[in-house]
Amino acid sequence: MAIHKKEAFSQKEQELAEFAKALAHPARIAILKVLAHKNECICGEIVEVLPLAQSTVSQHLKELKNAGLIDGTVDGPKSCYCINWKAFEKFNAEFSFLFNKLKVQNEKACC
Amino acid sequence: MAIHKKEAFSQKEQELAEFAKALAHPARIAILKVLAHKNECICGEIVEVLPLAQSTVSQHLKELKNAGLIDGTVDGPKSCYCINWKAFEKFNAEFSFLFNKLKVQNEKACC
DNA sequence: TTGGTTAATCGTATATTTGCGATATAAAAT
DNA sequence: ATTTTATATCGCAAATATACGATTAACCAA
Repeated sequence: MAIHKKEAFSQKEQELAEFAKALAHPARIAILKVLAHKNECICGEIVEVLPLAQSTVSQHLKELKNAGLIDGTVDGPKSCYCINWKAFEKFNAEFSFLFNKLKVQNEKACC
Repeated sequence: MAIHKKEAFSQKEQELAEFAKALAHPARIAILKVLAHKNECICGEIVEVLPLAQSTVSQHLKELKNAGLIDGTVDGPKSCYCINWKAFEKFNAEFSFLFNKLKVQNEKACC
């Protein structure tokens, strides 16, 4: 008996969950906030702003990148990150499709 | 040195992260999908649909309820759940505020 | 009251996440 | 060439999350 059975769910369900998981930590929300506000891409400035060690921030950045929420390019000895708005749009669309549309017809809840 | 330092982040950041965490599992996405589709509230029907044991589903329901995403009422020996649309609206609004608005001014990314 | 049904909770095993220091890597500056 | 700067990665410890079976609780039906 397997312990984690995420595979048992649909592709879409897993995708949405993955997306949500990437957002499921205040540090990553904070990173995205910084990236969204700074018009130019940020690198180690993030480390200065966050109350975390450099290695920890690097790890969070990696997770965000793996989830596709941000892009990163190496710029000399520095790394430059920015938000992948397309990914956010996709997430938003799927999310809306799942819930917002249904909301209209179901407004009168039962409980 | 504390290991989890979520407290070091802002209230809003923590709230958004909590919200996202509640969605960060395909089983919970699936549960919400079921609740959104069934106009009347569901109880153990969810268990039949999901590939998980009853106790596990119950645990996921509890997490969703704790996060405020669903409401639940006891109806005799059964439990009735439904989506808390207001909570979703709030999440959507905060999420949009953080990212979507900023997107407009930042469309031309750098990386 | 007894028995059956439904769902929550407890206990437990395992997996994953979080965080940090230390180290490695790679380019820039001296 | 050596040193400094900026980041990524490794290895580890601690905290959380996931999943299940067993048990409990609460209600309904005979």
